[in-house]
Amino acid sequence: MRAAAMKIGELASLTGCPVETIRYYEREGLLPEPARSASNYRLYAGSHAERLRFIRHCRTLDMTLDEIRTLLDYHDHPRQPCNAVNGLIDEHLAHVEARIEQLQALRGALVALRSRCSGEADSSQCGILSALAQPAAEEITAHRESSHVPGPHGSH
Amino acid sequence: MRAAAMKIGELASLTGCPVETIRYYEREGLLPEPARSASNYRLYAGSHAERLRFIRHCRTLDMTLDEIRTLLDYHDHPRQPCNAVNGLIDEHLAHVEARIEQLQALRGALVALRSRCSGEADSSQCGILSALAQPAAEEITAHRESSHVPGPHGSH
DNA sequence: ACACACCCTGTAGTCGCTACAGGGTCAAGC
DNA sequence: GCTTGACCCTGTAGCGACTACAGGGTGTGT
Repeated sequence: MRAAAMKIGELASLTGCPVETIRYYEREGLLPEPARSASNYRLYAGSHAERLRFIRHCRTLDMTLDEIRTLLDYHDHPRQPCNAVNGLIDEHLAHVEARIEQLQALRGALVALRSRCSGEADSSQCGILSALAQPAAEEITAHRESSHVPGPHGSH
Repeated sequence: MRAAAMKIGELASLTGCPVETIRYYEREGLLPEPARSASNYRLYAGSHAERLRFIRHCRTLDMTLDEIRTLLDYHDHPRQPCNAVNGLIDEHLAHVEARIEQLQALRGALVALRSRCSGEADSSQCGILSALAQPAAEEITAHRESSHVPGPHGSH
């Protein structure tokens, strides 16, 4: 008796990954094309669930699909020593740490900005608005090239 | 004698904002349409430079264009007390702080992951790859709805 | 017989730019 | 006067990682 095949909705609720995202990963070549039923429904096996969990785990770590593709490649072809896996993680870790530092600088700037207005006056007097009209400080302007981790507007 | 009008390239080098981004802000309604020369070139006055600096400053603070639009609206129509300006900043600050916390949890997870592999073995033995095949820990999985600040892959 | 949940493909929208393609304008140098 | 090159114009498509349809087929329960 083989492992039970499941339809895409079952895989979705099993992994917490939306149906449309699963199809997207397939288009992107991260998930192999599954078998099809007579009525053309996708039929997944346990190995698909495993692979999808791998992908979603990497995504919660904010890796790009390209980084994940590389990891999956190591997973699929266990050849050379996995130094490159370490390297990828290290690089990603560096990106995350850089982004944390940027955001902390940003936070400082926002706190300073916030302190400029008590909220009582008319907005023509507002210290926040007038401060924003000045060019930004260097400390914050500079950081635009070091990181690749998304800012606060990524995931509602 | 009126303020000297400048072409888009001058405004760009004055503010450090790429030409195409300036045109984009105009399309988005953040910058008003400037006057045009006989040969249809955009001609900007000092007020445009000020407004563009305002926008760019807000962008270095990772505000969305929508948030900036709201601030510009307060700037343009100084009516009621500016509590809403404070509210917007506070909310944005909360987003940034939430994102910092997420990234710190993420960093912890990556450090833990990194420690699982010495890099000597074949990648079939790699502790990193096998750890990634497990579902992600809750602590990290949970955070997908609290913040809207981009992660590490935003700005190369 | 019908409702309703699920599945399919394909396309367009999100955000904040960035990068063309395909043209026009203008000043300097030969 | 003619060419070179830097600048300007409009319009459209691409990025990443989804998300959200539109417009259809399938499968189950009553």
